[in-house]
Amino acid sequence: MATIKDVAKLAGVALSTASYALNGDSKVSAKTRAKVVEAARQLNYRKNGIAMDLKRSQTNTIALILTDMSGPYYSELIHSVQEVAISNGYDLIACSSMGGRDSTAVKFLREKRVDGAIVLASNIHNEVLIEAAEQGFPIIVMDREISSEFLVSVLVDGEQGGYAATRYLIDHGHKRIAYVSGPANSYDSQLRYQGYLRAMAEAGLEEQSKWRLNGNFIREGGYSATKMIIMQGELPSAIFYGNDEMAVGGIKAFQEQGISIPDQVSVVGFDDIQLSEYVSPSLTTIRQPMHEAGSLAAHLLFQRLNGADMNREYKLTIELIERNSVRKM
Amino acid sequence: MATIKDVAKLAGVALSTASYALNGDSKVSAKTRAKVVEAARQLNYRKNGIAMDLKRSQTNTIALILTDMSGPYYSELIHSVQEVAISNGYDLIACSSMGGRDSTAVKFLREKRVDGAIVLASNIHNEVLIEAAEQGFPIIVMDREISSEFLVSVLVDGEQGGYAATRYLIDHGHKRIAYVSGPANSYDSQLRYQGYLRAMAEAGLEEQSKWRLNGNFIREGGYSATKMIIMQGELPSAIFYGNDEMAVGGIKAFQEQGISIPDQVSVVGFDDIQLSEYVSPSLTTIRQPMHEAGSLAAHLLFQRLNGADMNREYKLTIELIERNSVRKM
DNA sequence: TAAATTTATCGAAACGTTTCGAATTGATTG
DNA sequence: CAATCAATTCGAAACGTTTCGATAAATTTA
Repeated sequence: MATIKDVAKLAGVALSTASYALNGDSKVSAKTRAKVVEAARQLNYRKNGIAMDLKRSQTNTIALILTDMSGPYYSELIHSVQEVAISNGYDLIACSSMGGRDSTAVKFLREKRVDGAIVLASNIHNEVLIEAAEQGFPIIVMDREISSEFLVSVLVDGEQGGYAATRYLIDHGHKRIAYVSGPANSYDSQLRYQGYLRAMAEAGLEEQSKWRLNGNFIREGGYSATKMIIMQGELPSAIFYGNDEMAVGGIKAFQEQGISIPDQVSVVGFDDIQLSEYVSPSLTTIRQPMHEAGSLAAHLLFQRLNGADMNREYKLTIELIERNSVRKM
Repeated sequence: MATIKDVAKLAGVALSTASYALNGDSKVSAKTRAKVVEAARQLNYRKNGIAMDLKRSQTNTIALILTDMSGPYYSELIHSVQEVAISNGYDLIACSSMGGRDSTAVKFLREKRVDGAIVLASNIHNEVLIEAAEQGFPIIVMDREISSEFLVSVLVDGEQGGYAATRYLIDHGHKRIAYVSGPANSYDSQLRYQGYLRAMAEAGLEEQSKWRLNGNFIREGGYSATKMIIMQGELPSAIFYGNDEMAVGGIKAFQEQGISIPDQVSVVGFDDIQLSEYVSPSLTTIRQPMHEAGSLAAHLLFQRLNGADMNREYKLTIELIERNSVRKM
């Protein structure tokens, strides 16, 4: 693998001149530049990016860290982050946080292989983030409230989302509203539940404990929680599922029992996954503004990289997507 | 940002000793090791990964290069690659090839910021790949036939897939079979079409040119192509869509016209995207073995990194997923 | 106790760039 | 033609590690 040294030697110039020439510095004469470029071509020279990063002590790259790089859910997020990164002349890489303390993600954070990062990976501990962030190495955290000098959080207001979903049902005349939650330790699930409670309380309605079930945020969980509800005999008039996956599972359970949605039971989900539009009936749900959130996170990151000062926390509001799974009573 | 130099100074040992200590080399005494570790802790020292990579002249990282990092379609692929990478002690990063010649992807390939790469990004030119690959920098290419000393291709046999889909329709008694293609310049689309032709020819059936339409591999395209077919008056008894997205669009078009699937028209797709299982009727389709393909690609990459010799091309066969969009005639 | 051996530490070179300031060259001026 | 100035080119240091070979210290052996 040819280095710039070889190029310089072949071109008969100094190392430094070769460097200037290849980087298009205006102080090198056209003639030498040509010589150098030609030599580089002959040797199939490629600059070693790592050496360059080391010398420059920056990488011009930011990382987007995700639990699972692939979820369809992230699609929009990735796009918006990438857009902003490119327009700032930076590269974006995605890395997974699977593997705990020695995951690629943690390595990239700790060893400063990028200039900054956006993190949406609940399996990375707070302490890791706090330790990693420092002057000149900003991190934007998207899935939790966390406070530390060099961290900024971008949140979507899950409580408000839960409230909006429940309120929507109430406004449609529903009174007996069940809630199917995510994992008990999920911060998101808790927030949504709190929103649900607030809306219920506000309307003077009571939550029935037999109608609060756990579905673990997965389709299968939604399915079995719904089965439970059905078996209990008395159906609620509406169910708010903590996410769309569970709602999809729930719809399936109802269909299997010949219970019609939304005629007999109304359903609201959360997330607006791609599938929501295609299940039948199509699912009324809460949409997290992933595009906005990604874009905001990226912009904040670059502002931080440029040394700007800013708030420690940004909260985005959600939006309700009205489809056909809720009936007006 | 503290460097190892600072750590060494604080611990009162030589630079090199500090390095050995932090890397757990057995020749440093427990006492000094403790001193060094403590100093590192005090200074919140983090090793600079870039410097390390430069010195070691390897990164222990491979890249997975995708046109669009986010497509749900890649989910399985990413997983399987990651699995293999981890089990080989390597890190995986994903990067996007959007942005042409100065995309992140090309930069990573040219500047050797990783030890090797798997590429599934038709927008990266052959020449870029050929130029980038060299002794010690293997690249596995997943979406095209390409031959060069340091490149290996992993392909799924699209022709066979097209054949299998069409053959399945024929075996179910269909004779008048339409084909809705992807973009004319798409290699994948061509292969599928060739498979279609082969099956038709083999069964002594004739392709009707009015039933060969272009849907550009997008849902909207499938929708309008299908509208065209409907408007032509005579319906085919089955349609083979070059991918599931178009099939989904097609199903919608039929439903809007009150044409029942599969009673009046049978439909087969290609790809087995997540949605296929959830449209109604659920879509019979061809499944590319993405998990297998990713796993194979990754294994090949590591074998190459270890200097093993191997074939230049590997071809995987596809699988037909039988659902409810085809009717037995 | 001196010599030989093992163990622990150290100094310096190297990885491949960028970039500063000095040195050289060529052109321009008085 | 000497002196000034601008345009090029050069040499060397630096980025933060790892690692080789040499040295110093501690231990064992004769």
